[in-house]
Amino acid sequence: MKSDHPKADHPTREKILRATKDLLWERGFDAMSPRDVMARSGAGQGSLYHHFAGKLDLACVALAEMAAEEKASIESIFAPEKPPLQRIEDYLARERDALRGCRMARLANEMAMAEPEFRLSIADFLQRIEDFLALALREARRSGAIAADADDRALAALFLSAVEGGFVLARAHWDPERMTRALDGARQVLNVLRK
Amino acid sequence: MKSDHPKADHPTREKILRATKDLLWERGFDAMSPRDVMARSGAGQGSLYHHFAGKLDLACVALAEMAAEEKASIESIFAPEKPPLQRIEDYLARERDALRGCRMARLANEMAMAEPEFRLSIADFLQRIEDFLALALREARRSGAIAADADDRALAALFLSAVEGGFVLARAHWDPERMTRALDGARQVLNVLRK
DNA sequence: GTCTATAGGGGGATAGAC
DNA sequence: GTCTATCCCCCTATAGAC
Repeated sequence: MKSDHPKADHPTREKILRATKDLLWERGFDAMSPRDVMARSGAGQGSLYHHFAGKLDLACVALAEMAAEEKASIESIFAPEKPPLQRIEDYLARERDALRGCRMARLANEMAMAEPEFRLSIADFLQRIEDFLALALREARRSGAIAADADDRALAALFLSAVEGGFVLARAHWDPERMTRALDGARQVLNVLRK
Repeated sequence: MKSDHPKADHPTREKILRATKDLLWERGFDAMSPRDVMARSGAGQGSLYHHFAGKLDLACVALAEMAAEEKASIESIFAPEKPPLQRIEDYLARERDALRGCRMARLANEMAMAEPEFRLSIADFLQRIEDFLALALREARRSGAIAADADDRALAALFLSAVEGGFVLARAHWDPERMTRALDGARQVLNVLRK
């Protein structure tokens, strides 16, 4: 694909990517058309297909950039100098737009999910969080903050699911409070584990 | 809408609905076209638009039928004669096609979600499950099977989120095992609560 | 009730001039 | 590199005959 080639920072290319990231967040992959991208970026069709092989390629590159942007935020939440359980609480308390869904995982329902190229950035993003959660649980367990027989990986998956599932519930009921409730459940589990 | 009117069991209408339910499950709302419905049902365009006001109306009616079909299965899982925690375990252990997503909540990411008519069947379906979970937790709490200070509603939302979030993780990683892991976390919580 | 024909728009992508 | 013109297909819906 063209996007794999040496890519000098062409301003037009950047504008196209900026518009794509915005549209991906606002509408998702299926509902975003190359025409929309052209309109928002001000770039012409020629530029778009010169810099990218097609819609899927464009989305993959944009998605990878979105993931990179999220990375810093996640790493700050899970800063290793913080007490392990504090990291988890901070992750649960992270500000979210419950009705819009997760910036990355929101796209997990698109048809393009069958394409490995499309899936990768999303999977990596979720994996990173799950790893941070599992690490925090392990540290908490080893320091005696929670029960010694806790299953780090299963609980990490549960906490991540609580967040991602919370988005689903909030959207289905069209009520951000549903996300809050799911997170309250996760916090309660954290408290029970502490005892 | 036409579909609100007295609807004798017209065989053609039934065929159209059958095809719509199948396509809604296989492809989702956006990716399903009236043409697809016609092709699969064998009905012509005239029939489709005679019985339904349009694509959205058709999907709403089909969705309501899907919800009704799921209802029996859910009620059997949460049969009141079973021990409360057993009901929850049975719900977690329910057979699922992790890579395809939840029959109902899968559609929560569609654009049509903004339409209250479309949203209702999905929200009701999830609410029913959450209520059953909360009731089971309350009974378990009152009978002393779990801690007396457990928050039924928050934990019910958590368990439901574990399932719905598990679907998201499984799809993002394109690996059914991810769902299993999230459910293992939920089961572990159940065990911790039991202590 | 059901059919076929047709409309009007947007989808993703390519061609070729500049 | 970027532009405009153009292609062909599918979308949802309506019209009007039978």
